Amino acid sequence: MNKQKRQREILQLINNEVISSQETLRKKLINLGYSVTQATLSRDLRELTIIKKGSRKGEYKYAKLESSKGFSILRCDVSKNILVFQTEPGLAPAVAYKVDALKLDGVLGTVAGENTLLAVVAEGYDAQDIRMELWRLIQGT
Amino acid sequence: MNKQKRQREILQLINNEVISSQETLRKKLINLGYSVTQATLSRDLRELTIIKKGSRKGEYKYAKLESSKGFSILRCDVSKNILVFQTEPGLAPAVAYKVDALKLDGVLGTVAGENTLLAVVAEGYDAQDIRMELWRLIQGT
DNA sequence: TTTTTTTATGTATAATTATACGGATATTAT
DNA sequence: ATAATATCCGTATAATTATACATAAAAAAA
Repeated sequence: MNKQKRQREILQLINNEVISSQETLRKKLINLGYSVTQATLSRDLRELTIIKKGSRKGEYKYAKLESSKGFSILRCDVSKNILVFQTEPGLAPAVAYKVDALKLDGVLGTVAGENTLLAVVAEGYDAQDIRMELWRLIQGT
Repeated sequence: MNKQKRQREILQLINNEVISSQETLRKKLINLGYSVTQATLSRDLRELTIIKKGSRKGEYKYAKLESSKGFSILRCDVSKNILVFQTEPGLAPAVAYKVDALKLDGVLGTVAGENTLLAVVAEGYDAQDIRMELWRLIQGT
């Protein structure tokens, strides 16, 4: 329908301008040819996890909520007792640090390159389980 | 005054429970002995950059907005033509990567330890200016 | 100390946002 | 195709949130 295009437009708008109410957003969308009500925008913003962010001194603007902790792990695979994380460039050491900090019994240690991280799973532990747990703990809810 | 303690309590609360209105939050705080009005909570939430986050399917909860891109630079100092960044543990290489990616004329290169990053400013550029620019570009708004 | 400025916060209310309800349209199942 | 179900979205309004204004108290300046 129209929804996808409209939501894409919304992301554009909030990225390029300071918008602090749904009515303002509504007007801008109407100028772009999207006929839409505030109620729908309320739903759109929820679905897009766009949040209204306040600054220390009394101003608000809509912003897209960045995915989880910011240093996204791009993927994590398991091979036998080794977990292989792919991260965004330069972030593998940071992720390694976080993993180490968790001191999980099932993780013997980590080695990090630039954007790849290996974690060695101890015998007696299921690598898939550890993978799930790390994913949850590090990527957040 | 009471503000600091109250705000600390607010962070605790929203971290451990699903709270989706300031009135609810207010009641919980009152149970804990903090007499406070909704208006003050509105201000508190703004100051703490706590945002109301919607989930795909019609639920809201308050959550702390993670600092900008996630790998916060803790501080940045200038000594002559060298910028010294302190980052969170393990994040210096990630920040270095970002700095390099910007390909600023004024930055000759970077070296990253674990949580410290040096950037060398080219002659003819003002290190303070570069510092400001990097800060802005990397930390976001 | 006395004055001035800043900070914290309540009250009342304006402004904003979420949603119950209903209708229309699209999608899926039988 | 027909029925059953799900999605989209407007209207009207309830619910929630932000803020103008006022006050007290703390901090800073004189």
